Amino acid sequence: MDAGEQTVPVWLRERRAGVGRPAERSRAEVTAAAITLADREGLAAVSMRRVAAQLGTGAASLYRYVASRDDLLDLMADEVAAGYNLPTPGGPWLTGLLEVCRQGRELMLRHRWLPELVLTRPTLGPHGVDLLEHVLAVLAEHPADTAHKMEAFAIMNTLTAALALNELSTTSGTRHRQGAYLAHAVAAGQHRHLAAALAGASLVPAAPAERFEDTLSKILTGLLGAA
Amino acid sequence: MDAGEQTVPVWLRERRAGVGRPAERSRAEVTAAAITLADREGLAAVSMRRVAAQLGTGAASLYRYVASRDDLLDLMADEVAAGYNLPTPGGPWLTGLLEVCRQGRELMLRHRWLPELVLTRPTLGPHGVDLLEHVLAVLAEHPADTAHKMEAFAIMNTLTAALALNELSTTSGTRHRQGAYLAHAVAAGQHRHLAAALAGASLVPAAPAERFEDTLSKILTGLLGAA
DNA sequence: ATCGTTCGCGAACAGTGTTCCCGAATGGGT
DNA sequence: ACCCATTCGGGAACACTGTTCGCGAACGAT
Repeated sequence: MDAGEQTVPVWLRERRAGVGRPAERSRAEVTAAAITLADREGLAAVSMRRVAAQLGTGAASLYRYVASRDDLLDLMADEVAAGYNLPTPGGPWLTGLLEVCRQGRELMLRHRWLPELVLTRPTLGPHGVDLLEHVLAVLAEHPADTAHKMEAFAIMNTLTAALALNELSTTSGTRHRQGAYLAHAVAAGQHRHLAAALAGASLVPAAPAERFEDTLSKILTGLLGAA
Repeated sequence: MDAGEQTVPVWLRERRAGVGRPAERSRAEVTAAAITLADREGLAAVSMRRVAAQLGTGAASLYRYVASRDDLLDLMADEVAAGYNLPTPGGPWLTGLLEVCRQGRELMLRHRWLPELVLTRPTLGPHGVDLLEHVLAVLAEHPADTAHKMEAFAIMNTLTAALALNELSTTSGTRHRQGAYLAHAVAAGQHRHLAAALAGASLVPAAPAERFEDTLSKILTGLLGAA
């Protein structure tokens, strides 16, 4: 009967009543296994078969808990968002927002697969909604209208993810590819300003945490006005 | 002999001299076919087999022009970046940067798969380097140091992609899923501020182009100071 | 005509997400 | 105690995917 229910998000499709054989695992267990796997071997390693193996079951069984792999990814992202430790709002709004960003960055450095998920499928699950509620609370006294506050929330999250991703690529080897071609392009002669810029100081500045907060502080101030 | 050359980016691995059987196609042709396919059916449809079919050849032949699918994606992104029409720098820097953002947004609305690529694999190819050179030229008189200018460039691109992605999801059906759960969460009672916010005006404001430029203008001003 | 080299690409490999369909397990109703 | 609707577990299969191997064909230079 429920043919076109695919439009309903994951979080609204929950367990039915206690009739029939009881499930041996839970959606939370599946999500946790996927997160463990992603932490250890990256997002690409999160295949249905490998998650199932991690749980000691067959791949097809996972579909009792999750409608698709994409569902599972959404669940992973929202589950990590449970890690925010949100203080009761109070004090200047900029301080409150920066604290959210700071914690977001730490979550993303701890789970290196998160930025990609946040950037490409910005979905709001239960914990994401809680986060949004908190941000709106922090901005309660702020004169901006709703649309601007929502936009600030989205930009905050996106930028936190993008900066974290950038920071992570600096650590791993991904970045060297870019540097190699950049050097080549500069050596080729064109690109006057680029050559001048690269002649200066190092491109990887120290104290990424401070730089991160400084950057986001400036951007949020630009978006919402001075505190 | 060249065992570990995989670290070299795509753009440095070019065609050798004219010895042996000449190639029937070119790297540019392969890239163009992939772009056509992505424009018509999305990024997921860009598989080696389908790109090859589009060209009327076998899948394995593509590896004569491209080392991997990821290479092909990098080529696609940089090829589209050739579409920037960069005016000779002059006038206020903010105007110059906003013009770059405006063109970026249009490219991304024309190629709906671009934002995802820009966000998840921010690689600089030849045209990307040209763009960076242009931005540095626009900022030539600006007092900020190199690191800050580079960061501004990265943030500009990321944000353009993120806002474009958001704009695209508003059009397609992806967004309704989120709305559905948001409504559910609000109806559940908690989330005081969220309920108040959603009681206000519509969430999808009109005139996205103006809003886009306004937002980026504020952010760039916050980052680099008032013009 | 021969040789070194490159190209095209069918076939195969190891993996993927997902669906089908089965037998097994369960708990409520009688 | 039995039955039976209902759910769960999961092997097998399908339609794909990216990538490698190796062979025959095509060329430029000698």
